[in-house]
Amino acid sequence: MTIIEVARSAGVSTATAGRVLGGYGYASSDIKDRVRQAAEALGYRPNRLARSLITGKTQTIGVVAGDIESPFYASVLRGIGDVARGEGFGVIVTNSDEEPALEREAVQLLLEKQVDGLIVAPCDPAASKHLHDAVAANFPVVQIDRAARGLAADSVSVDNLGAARHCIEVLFAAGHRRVGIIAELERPFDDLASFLDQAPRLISDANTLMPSWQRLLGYLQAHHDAGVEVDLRLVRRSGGYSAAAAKEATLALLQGEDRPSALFTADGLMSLGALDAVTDLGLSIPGELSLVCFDDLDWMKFMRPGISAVAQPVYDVGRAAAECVLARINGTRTPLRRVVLATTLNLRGSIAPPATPE
Amino acid sequence: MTIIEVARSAGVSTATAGRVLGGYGYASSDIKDRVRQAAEALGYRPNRLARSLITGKTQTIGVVAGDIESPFYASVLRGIGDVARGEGFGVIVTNSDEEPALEREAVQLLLEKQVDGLIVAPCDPAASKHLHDAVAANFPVVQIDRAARGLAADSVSVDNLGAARHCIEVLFAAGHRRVGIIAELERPFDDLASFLDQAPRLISDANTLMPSWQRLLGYLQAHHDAGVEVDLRLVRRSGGYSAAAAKEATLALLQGEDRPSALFTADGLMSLGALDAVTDLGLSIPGELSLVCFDDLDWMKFMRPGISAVAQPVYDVGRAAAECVLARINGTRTPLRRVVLATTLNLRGSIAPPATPE
DNA sequence: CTGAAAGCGCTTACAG
DNA sequence: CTGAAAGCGCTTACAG
Repeated sequence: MTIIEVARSAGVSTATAGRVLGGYGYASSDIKDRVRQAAEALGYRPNRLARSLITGKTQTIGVVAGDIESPFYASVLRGIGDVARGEGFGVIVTNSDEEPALEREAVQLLLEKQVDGLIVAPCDPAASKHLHDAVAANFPVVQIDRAARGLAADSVSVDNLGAARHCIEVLFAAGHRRVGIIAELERPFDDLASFLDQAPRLISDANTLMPSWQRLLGYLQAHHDAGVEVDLRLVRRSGGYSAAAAKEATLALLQGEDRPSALFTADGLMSLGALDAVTDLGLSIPGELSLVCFDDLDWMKFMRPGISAVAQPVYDVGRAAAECVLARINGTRTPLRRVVLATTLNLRGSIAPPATPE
Repeated sequence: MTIIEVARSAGVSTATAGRVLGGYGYASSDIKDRVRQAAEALGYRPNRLARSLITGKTQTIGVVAGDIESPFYASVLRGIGDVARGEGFGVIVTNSDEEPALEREAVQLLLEKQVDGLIVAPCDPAASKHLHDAVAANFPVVQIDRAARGLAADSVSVDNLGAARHCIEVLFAAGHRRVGIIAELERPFDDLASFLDQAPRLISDANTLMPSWQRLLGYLQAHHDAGVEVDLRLVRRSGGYSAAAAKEATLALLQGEDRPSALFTADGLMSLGALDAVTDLGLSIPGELSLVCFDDLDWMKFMRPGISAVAQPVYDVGRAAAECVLARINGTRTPLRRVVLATTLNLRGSIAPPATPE
């Protein structure tokens, strides 16, 4: 069923049929009716491929997520989908699994499919030639969650640094001074001590770090602002995005001597592991240990009440990113935008002062 | 950068350049090298739209999920994405929000974009003309989670009925006889009593019911098999997919007289609401109330240990659906397949016998 | 307002 | 093995 049959059946030229069905150009209302009826009768369905080949626009957004299965990306995708649907756009989704090679392949596929714009969570902020190429070709790219270094593309992210700093400030305000942190902190810094040295320089460009490092920066900044010295033994990395690894890290921290009076877990999965460890050790919360579990999503609602801190961005990351990329696609926007979504911190439950005042 | 420039630069015809770059047809290795070098030098990237227009294949799967943000669909999408990537396919994702109108629009969009096949969770199993049309046109359609009535299309779903029945059997085995059930049970049956009357007939075609009704059927069947009469007052519907509604339903059930000795919650969100209610009432588990929380995903891992039943399908729903649709696309498969994935039940924690033997 | 013609970037018979 | 020509299903100038 092509436009040719419709045109023939309606007794008009294909150009005219196209104008009616495609909604461009003029046509008398008489002809409009005839064409529409013919299309209806024949069960005509436009082939967007053909149109796209001509117009150079597919009305499609390509997304490279880290892992759609994770609550964060699922939520982001939801927002992107909503905005896209409103604009008649489709969304092609791919996973990078945080593998640079897979990310490159995904971007390649999406570009070959002629998407109009790209929303991507760069998995290696340091080496993203494919993204630089796209941006250099003036192709609409919007980054989420973190940004590639030196990439002149919009980015949308949560205020990880600010939210984490706020969490620590809350613990300081309750009188805690020895606050442990459990965070992923996998790549790219091997050595924590050297990261601490670089920290002051990194703050200005924090969003080119993976989120867990941004959150560590917030932890450091809170210490700095409060004049509390950072004890490196309190900073524990799981080294991977896994609850089991977080549990090990937490056990090691809490079983060591000089146990902290409070603990900050830098995301949902870390929190699960840490909670498991705390339960195993039989520590009471907040009596023996104050706990602030952080996440940028409210998936902590699945957990025991009374111990979570949820940083809610004032605006949906997915929606913001989709609006950003659509603006670029429509050529509405020129200045580069780094959108760091302000966050409000929802604290549930109470923070007790340390058992032994510090 | 089109194939024309590459051909010119390599000094061959576009047909030959196409054969080399597209990987079809013959070419001498000398020419292959020249063309590839030219393509590389010019930064040529194939336009899949043009190819698809000719071949009639886009190497794209269209997905209509209920809500990508929910853990179930997020997981399904992950599986689909993995299989698709392996085959060089892209995935276009849409949400129906369980609205028939949105589902129709989504299917329309996907067909216009010329996807090669469709994976869809039909939101109205009774009225799916658009799906019947697609199937009648011999278009590859695979259903997930539930199936549209009378639709001659493959379907992949979890064994909801069997898993729920098993949960109830476990409670019966521990000595319980009065087992409450909290389930969504929103549409399409208004009257529980009349559903019970129809139940025997519905069992043979259970997968055309929304999952919560299938789970209720399992509950009923367990009672029937054990010779325990069903007390309708123990069957509570939240009437919507919301933890708050489930909490209300649970409170009403547990505060009434003749409280059940055990409770079965038919999915994760229902479980959250029910647990809230149980906590509010200060009931001890399993001392005063035995609880079996069911879900087809392990998101119960976020909850307190000791009370969950997770039915794990032996195979990933998303992967199975994607493999199914790819088989159809490739014309590999003729007989209709209703894949009901067998499930193994992971019970965590213990079920106590009823306080007062029944 | 309508139509004949060209063309988007490829692939596909068909010759040679 | 290679090329000239036609064509996928539309849209876009350009005439009229």
